[in-house]
Amino acid sequence: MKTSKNDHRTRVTKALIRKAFTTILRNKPIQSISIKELCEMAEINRSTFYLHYTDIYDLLNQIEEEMFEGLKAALKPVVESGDGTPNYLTVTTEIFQCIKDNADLCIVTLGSYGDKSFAMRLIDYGRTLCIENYGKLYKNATPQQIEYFYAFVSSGCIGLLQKWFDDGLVVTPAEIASMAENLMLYGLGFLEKDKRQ
Amino acid sequence: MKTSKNDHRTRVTKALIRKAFTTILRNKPIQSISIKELCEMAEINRSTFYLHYTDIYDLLNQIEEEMFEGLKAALKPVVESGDGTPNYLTVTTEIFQCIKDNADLCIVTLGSYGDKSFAMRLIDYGRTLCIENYGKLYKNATPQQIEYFYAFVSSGCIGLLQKWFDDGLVVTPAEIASMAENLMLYGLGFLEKDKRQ
DNA sequence: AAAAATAATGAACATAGTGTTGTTTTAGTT
DNA sequence: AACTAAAACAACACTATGTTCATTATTTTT
Repeated sequence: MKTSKNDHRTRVTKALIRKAFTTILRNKPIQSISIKELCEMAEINRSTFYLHYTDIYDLLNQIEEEMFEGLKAALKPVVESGDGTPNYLTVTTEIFQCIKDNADLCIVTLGSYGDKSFAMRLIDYGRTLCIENYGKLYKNATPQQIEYFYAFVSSGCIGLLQKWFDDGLVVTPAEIASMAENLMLYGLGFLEKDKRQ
Repeated sequence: MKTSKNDHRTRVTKALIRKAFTTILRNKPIQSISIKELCEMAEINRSTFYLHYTDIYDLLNQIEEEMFEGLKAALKPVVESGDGTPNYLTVTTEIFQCIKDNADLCIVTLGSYGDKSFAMRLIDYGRTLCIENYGKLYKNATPQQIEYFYAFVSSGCIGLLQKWFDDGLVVTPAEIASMAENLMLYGLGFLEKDKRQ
């Protein structure tokens, strides 16, 4: 049973649109991309664009959705790993590896011209899972403290990600994951403070 | 000596535009705001808009610029406080106080419908100052570690800010500053980990 | 292989927004 | 009061948008 989405023509068209879109996004912000120029670059008819997307932002959302589904799938085995204490470093490494695998899209969604919504969705997805676990580990912390902590570290990780992309992904996912782990758990402290000052 | 910018009519017009802009921004994302509807809400002629701004994003940039200048002015005495070790908590508290003073604009620039550029500019402004100081304090850390650390904590603070706004600014600037301080220096560690797990 | 279904094209259309120009009116400055 | 500059107003060509419909091309079904 093949759905209409699996039609070869549709897949080709969508791929052409995606390709043109990410290409244009490297040179100009999304707000100044018109459907017309996108279709001209993709060499498809403008009517065809409207068969699949309502506007440029709908296109962006659909591309983000695809990547998000991939991330969720990659994380599924980790999330369902049982009630034992999760190995945070393993989890984090897998996340960063998955993001590296989707670098082409992440550069668009997390880069300078990207928008915040995708990063926010990543953060929201992790919220429930993380807050639950932090609540178990830090029994003396108030719910408010945990909420603010999560706001801090989730955004911090996004910032780390952006830095990683800016540096061209030269650091390995495991190293980034380790850095994120240390920063979350110990903050500046892990930098082995020089006591002489 | 009054410049044209100080003309009473100009100030009124710009205030009307700003007011209409922030009002509309509460209900819809910036990308779907047209100059026409903005001018109708501000009850000014569309030509008048073009006398002051080239487009909607130029308007946003100018509003951000105004607030950024205010922040820089507020931070100036702190930055120039001499070569002694800065009192980070004081610095941070002043920053958060200043942001609270500009809450109307920050809600727009840092909120859900805001864009990343203003937050990025805030981060960039702090980078030189902070990295310099961190380099002195953590002599064993590599420059790369410090860069990644800064990427983490600067974005983390932005996330904390957004959470603060989402909660309606009920926490005092001093409390937020203290939380930021602790998270930066000690990470999760400051939450007094329960060792029994 | 023929028939049915569906995707893409191309052209046309009304509509809306953009950016600019020139003139008139209004308000502020000297 | 005279001068200056801002804002309003109206008109303009231009571009993009979103929709439609008939036609062509491709895929899937029978």
